[in-house]
Amino acid sequence: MTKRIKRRSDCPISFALDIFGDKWSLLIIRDLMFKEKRTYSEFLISEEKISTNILADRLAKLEDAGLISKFRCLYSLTEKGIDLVPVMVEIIRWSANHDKKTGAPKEFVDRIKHDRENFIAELTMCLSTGR
Amino acid sequence: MTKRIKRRSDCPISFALDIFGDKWSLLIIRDLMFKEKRTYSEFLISEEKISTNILADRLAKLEDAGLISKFRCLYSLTEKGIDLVPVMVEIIRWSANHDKKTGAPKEFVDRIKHDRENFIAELTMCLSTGR
DNA sequence: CTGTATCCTTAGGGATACTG
DNA sequence: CAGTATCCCTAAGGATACAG
Repeated sequence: MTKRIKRRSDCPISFALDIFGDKWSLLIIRDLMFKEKRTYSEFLISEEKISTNILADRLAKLEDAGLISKFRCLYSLTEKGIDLVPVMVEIIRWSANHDKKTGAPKEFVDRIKHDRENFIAELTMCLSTGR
Repeated sequence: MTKRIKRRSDCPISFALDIFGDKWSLLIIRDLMFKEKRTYSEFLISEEKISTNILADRLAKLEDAGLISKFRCLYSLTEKGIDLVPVMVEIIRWSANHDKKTGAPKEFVDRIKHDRENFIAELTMCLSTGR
């Protein structure tokens, strides 16, 4: 089942928000990107407790938008999805800066500050080689 | 009127999404950050056509979250809001990479690629000095 | 295990009128 | 101009049962 999205304007921020501007999509991306989750049931057991219908809906939308792909019940990030790594990294950095309770590991944030470019290249390569 | 937000987990991505994970908040940030909008009526006339009740709701939430502040009916970004510049820049870069129709100016994207760090520092300074 | 389907509640949102 | 208030509708979301 495909889930089309309506476009509000030609603004690049608006374009991105039309795709992942909600409370759940980026959590699924996070689980694929940083937690090596790949199956439906693995996504279900996140700390935020997504419900089954919402999960199915977002998986379909993300697949339709070309951020993730599915092969025999295993989900993975596409190139377009992997290219969100810098966005995710900056969000994590922002949260680490402005929330004392956030679970972002200190070494992670320090590493970003220290050598952000290398980190992104490295992580992207690591992700694109499957596993 | 203050608008509190419920927290879903201690994850930094989730923390950020709880604050600006919707279709409108980052558009208001965009208008403050890149379009020098500062008044209620200026926000209202965006291309995406936000309605009055939603605008009032998001302004209250963003103010409560400490991303924007209000002084005599003029809104501006706080330090916490200005610190979203790298996030916004990466979103714009991502959209420019994956959408042919996006309105992101070529020079803007090239400039990011060429010297991202300088760009951010410069823009942040420009924003923090008011105007 | 991977989803669908259903029921129900709440939140988001559009339109428009109205107030200080 | 800067919002509030109201009406009304749709989308989002939680719970849970069910199917392949």
